[in-house]
Amino acid sequence: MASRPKPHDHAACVSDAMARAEHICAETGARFTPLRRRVLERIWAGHKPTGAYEILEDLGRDDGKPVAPVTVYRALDFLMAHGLVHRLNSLNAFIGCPRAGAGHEAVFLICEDCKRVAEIDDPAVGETLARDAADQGFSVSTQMIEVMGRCPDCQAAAHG
Amino acid sequence: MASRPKPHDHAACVSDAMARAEHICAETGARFTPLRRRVLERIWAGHKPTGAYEILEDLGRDDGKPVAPVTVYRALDFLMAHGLVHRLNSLNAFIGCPRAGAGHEAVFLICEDCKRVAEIDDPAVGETLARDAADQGFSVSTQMIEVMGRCPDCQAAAHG
DNA sequence: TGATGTAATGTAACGTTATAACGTGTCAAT
DNA sequence: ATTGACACGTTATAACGTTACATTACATCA
Repeated sequence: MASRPKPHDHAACVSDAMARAEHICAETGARFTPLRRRVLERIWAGHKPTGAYEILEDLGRDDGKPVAPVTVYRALDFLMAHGLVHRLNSLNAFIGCPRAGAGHEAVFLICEDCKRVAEIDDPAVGETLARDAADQGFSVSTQMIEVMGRCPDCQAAAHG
Repeated sequence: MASRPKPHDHAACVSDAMARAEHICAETGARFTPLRRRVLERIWAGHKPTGAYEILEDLGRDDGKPVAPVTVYRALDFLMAHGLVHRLNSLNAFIGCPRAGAGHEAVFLICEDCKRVAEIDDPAVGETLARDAADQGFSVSTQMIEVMGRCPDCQAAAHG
């Protein structure tokens, strides 16, 4: 066990994320309601991009009562507005933000095999883009950078 | 007329694009069928991102006969595969590639006001991303970079 | 305390985007 | 003339997202 590359205490990682969320909401006076909490938990559960309807079904399963799409989307909007989750446009899916709280322009590395996502944060990318945009007289408000490819694990698994 | 900032001979610009497309397909032995041509023409018609269903309706209007979604998506797949159009993930829309033929990792500047899109091509961005990815042992296959903001015209119009 | 305002959630219907599965036509090469 | 590959047609359905309006929860302050 000691030699495994990624022990990854998942339970701890999730509860960390929830604690951060609670903290951020408390700070900003936002209401971290049970529904929002459940949606965020569900998103963190797999460490993978999660579709809105996947969340929806899980919530419905939990407590017999089915949940409407709009309910999930509202919670997702809240979570995004507070920087707790990101939307991955290339997948129509959502993922928990490991740097929640730190305002950032994230770059996502999306593994085409295992679908896991790494979030990196290189200010140089945003700066370069901002400069390029400025050269055209274009003023930037937000960015979306998603890089598709293969994660180290999957490269190894393909004994590449 | 001589002093207008952007004369932009649209007819010429579209017919150039079509000629390029024809050339590229001829080179690669791909079949530039009437349907594919019509879809590409429709995409170029507005210089704006165009939704698949918008194309679909226009095609149906042209010749009484309605067209099925899958027909349009197949044509779009073809056009993308040959680098003639790009998909804008943040808009679920498609736009003609002004650099068709030149393999490239494009960066899109999308104006939130007028929806027009500029495609820029700064190799530095891709290189930085590739380096960042490599640092994580991640091998890149494709990228998607979409920058939202305001184009020069719309900034001026807002007398910003 | 109970009237009031606001934020959150519920409910139903609908709109938009995309694909699956399978059949038919077209055309070139053998 | 047959075969095989590819393009396109047809039907159905999956997947994703929003609008509009009703109801409930909760804080606040007269």
